Amino acid sequence: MTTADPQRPTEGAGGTTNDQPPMAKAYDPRATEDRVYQFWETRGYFKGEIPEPGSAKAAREPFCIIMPPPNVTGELHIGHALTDTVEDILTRWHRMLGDPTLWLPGIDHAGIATQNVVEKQLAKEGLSRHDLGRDEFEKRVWQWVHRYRPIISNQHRRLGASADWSNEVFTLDDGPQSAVRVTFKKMWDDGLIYRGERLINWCPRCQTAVSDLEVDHEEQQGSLWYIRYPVVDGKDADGAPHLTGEHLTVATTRPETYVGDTAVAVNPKDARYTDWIGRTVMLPVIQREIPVLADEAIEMEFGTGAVKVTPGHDPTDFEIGQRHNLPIVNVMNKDATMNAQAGPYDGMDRFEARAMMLRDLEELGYLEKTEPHTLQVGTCSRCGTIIEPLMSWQWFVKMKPLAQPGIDVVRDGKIKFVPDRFERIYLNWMENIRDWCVSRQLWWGHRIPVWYSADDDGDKIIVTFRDPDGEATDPPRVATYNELRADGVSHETIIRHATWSGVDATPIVAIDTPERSPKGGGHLLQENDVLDTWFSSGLWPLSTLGWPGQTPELAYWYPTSVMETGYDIIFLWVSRMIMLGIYHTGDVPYSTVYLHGTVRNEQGKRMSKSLGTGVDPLDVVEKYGADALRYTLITSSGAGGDMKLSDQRLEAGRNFANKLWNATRFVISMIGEQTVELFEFDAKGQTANRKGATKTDNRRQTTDGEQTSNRQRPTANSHLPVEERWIISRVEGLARSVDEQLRKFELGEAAKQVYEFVWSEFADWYIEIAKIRVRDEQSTAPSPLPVLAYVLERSLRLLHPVMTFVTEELWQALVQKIDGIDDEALIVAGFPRGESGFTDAAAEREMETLIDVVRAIRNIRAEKKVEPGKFVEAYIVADAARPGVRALLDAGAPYIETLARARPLHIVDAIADAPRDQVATAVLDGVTAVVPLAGLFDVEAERTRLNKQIAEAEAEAG
RNA sequence: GGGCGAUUGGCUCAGUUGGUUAGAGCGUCUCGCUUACACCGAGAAGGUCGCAGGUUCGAGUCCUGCAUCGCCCACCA
Repeated sequence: MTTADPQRPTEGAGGTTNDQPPMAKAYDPRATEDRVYQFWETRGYFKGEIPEPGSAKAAREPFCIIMPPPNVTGELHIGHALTDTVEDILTRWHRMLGDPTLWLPGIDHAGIATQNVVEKQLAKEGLSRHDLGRDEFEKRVWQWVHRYRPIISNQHRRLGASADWSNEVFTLDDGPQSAVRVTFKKMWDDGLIYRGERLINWCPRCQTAVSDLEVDHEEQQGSLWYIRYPVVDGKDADGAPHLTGEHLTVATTRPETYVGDTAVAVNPKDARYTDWIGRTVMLPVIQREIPVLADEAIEMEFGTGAVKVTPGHDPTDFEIGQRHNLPIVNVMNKDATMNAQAGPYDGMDRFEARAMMLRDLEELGYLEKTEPHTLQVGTCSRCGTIIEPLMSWQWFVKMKPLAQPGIDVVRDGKIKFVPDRFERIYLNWMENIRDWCVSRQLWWGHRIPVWYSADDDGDKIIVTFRDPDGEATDPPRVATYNELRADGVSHETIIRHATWSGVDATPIVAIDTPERSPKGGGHLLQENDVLDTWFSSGLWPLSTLGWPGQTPELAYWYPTSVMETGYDIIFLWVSRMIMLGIYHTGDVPYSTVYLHGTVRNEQGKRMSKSLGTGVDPLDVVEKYGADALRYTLITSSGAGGDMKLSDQRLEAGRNFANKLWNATRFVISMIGEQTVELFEFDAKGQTANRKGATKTDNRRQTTDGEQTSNRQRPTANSHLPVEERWIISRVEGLARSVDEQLRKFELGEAAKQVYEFVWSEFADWYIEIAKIRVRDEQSTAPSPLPVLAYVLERSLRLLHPVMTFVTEELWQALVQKIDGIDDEALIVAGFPRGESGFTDAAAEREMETLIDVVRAIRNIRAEKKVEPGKFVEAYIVADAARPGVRALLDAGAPYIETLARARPLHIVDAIADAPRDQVATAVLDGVTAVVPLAGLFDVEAERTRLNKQIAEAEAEAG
């Protein structure tokens, strides 16, 4: 690179050619990141392109990650930064390996969550969604979407995400819409979707059904109430129930539902109650008679052993009811107020009713006792409201047939989880899977592709109508479709201002909106409900690639490589993608599931906006730089592990970026105004300067994979200084290790290894020695600059997937000083896999010895409080038992002299050649360092110091 | 009620298949503004790897039990 490319990111920021300003003394991410990102993006490096058939690239295995689409509800949080970091590392790594690479981003419409935030916004204006009507409300939500989509994309960019923005997908785009409809239709035709009245989880606040997975279980301190049910035996003369005076006591945590009881159950094995089975008891106050029956599900130990059975409001009771053919009495409205079935409690809120009932029962002597009791309360994961099990007509997906193939592929290893312990968790859930309630009574989402024929079955369509013009009818008018039409309400008005239920109507399931009913009626009403957001999410790996179209993208990228997401959505999302992926294609959606943990704050609290413990990733980027954040996130925990994010760790990341910056700055300044030629070993072990190494040359080591490791490069480069043989051996070893770690998804470990190498080996030792050589004007040894540049350049490549901005910036500057590297940018430069031919175990051991000698002398100096600037005389004894060590010491003498400030330095062959009195000695591997102490320090002063230390120690011991 | 994870120097964590003196960052102590970096350099202190057993020539690393914390799943009303 002799000509600075004007588009390169170094322009204006500390480039290195004569006409460019010098690099800043400290790395400033803010002066770099946006510019580097723009450089990448405008050059199109993120674009996931299908290679030309027959090209070299086409022979390589494609790598594809579909990004988990963040909710459009708001801005990204720190968990997204972790997602981006992991996925970007994998993507960049594969891109550098030369693989065809696609990281496909998207955004999720997040039905219930987004509807909630927009409703909150409306509430501030004093409006509800019903004031707007469905169409207007949807428009408002779209406004929200248009506002947040660019914000979210921009946040990803600030984090350095190299995703293919040109293909970003939204879950309500036409493609995913079509995917959803095709799936629904196919499932319907296959008998996998049904509509039915079941006991579902109802959120009285969100006014919708939610699935089992969207219910959180909170432990609460509550009470266990013991209620007496009087026994009835026949009728009195006046026809009134005859009370025997006995009673049966049941224990309950939900007394307000007793008005919906249709039985009392006991365990058939419970001797206490054998005689009670078949008798009749009466509900207090409302005076309904119900039977006592036996059911295995009853725990004898709990409460009194007798349980009130409320099939309409409790899942267990529902099942008992099914077994015994009990009637279902629904006592609540959708807003969790009591209905007419609750008699005198009609219209009261469920908890208000509870208080009233308990008071009444107590007054009438039916409340036997109250015990404190901790219980699990189901709450809505979106709003925290206590969930109510309610009977309701909903759409369900039959899961068992879908689950089995999803179980098999994991058992057979076609999909692997990282870490693998999550496979068991996944399998356990899949094996016990239950049907999925997919309908939501929301306005925002994929509307269920079902229509009812209003004309043909008009008398069966029940419409709940809010008069748009006159007074808001409250309660809304309930009528059949035809009744409304007869009253002059137009079809359009009904569509806009009513909700309806096609309970008894035949659903017309279709992919495209049907024109008319098959029976010939003209007016169709589409199902009100929308689908659970996770229904469309489950199709994500397909729909993002163009399915149901048979697109080239789908053919090429599917199945994708890695699904990377949080372990908290294995069931909600991962499992459904697997099931639906196999259902549609017969093939898995991805071969690896990489799961990351939860990011917590320094107190270990989950980062959450609602808790006020959220951290805006952009604030962190602003303060420490994106690279620091990425480094910290990836090194703070392994796969599946939770982590605490702290300022201290972020500082460590920032400092590392700065270290890299300064090391590179120094190397560049040492090279000065010239350039160095690309260092390479040639076949004879000479340092060769090969001009014009082509791009293919440069990538050779990565494109033919392991093959290169077998090229037996010469290692006994005895003419090369030991530190060069050492550092080259180390950097190639590092590359092999990093490659291995990345393959095992040990991303943090890979990053830490580069950190260790760059800081503790390259900067601390190789640069320091190189300085000595460069400054030694008498030296006849070859210049260390080619090796210096080579090792640094390799290190930048190895680190680029993690610390993406600073490495690109530095690489661009460094490469201008090196002839023979033609890669146009680090992001697309080859990723080193390690040249095993450069391994030089002897050099590694020798260098270690030199380092140990320096450390030993430094240690002695520090121990003896030798003034920092002062040189000490030292003897280094080469042990005859270690061959070659004398030569090593002779060669290394100048470094020892400078680095340990040891001069005059005597290299001797026998301990006898060194003084024995008043010396400090360090015995090392085949080497002994001897430092004469005479005159090094003031004996009296030292004595005083030591005495003082003793006194302090004694005082402390006392 | 099941299951999983964690328990390593003051703090936060690494330690992947059991093998030489258990590592890092931050903090602490002693020095040092030496021409890459004080977002730095040199040196040092600090851990019987939760507890109790067991397997092994050898265990932080495997097995058993226990304890504490966290998470997930589960129809004890």
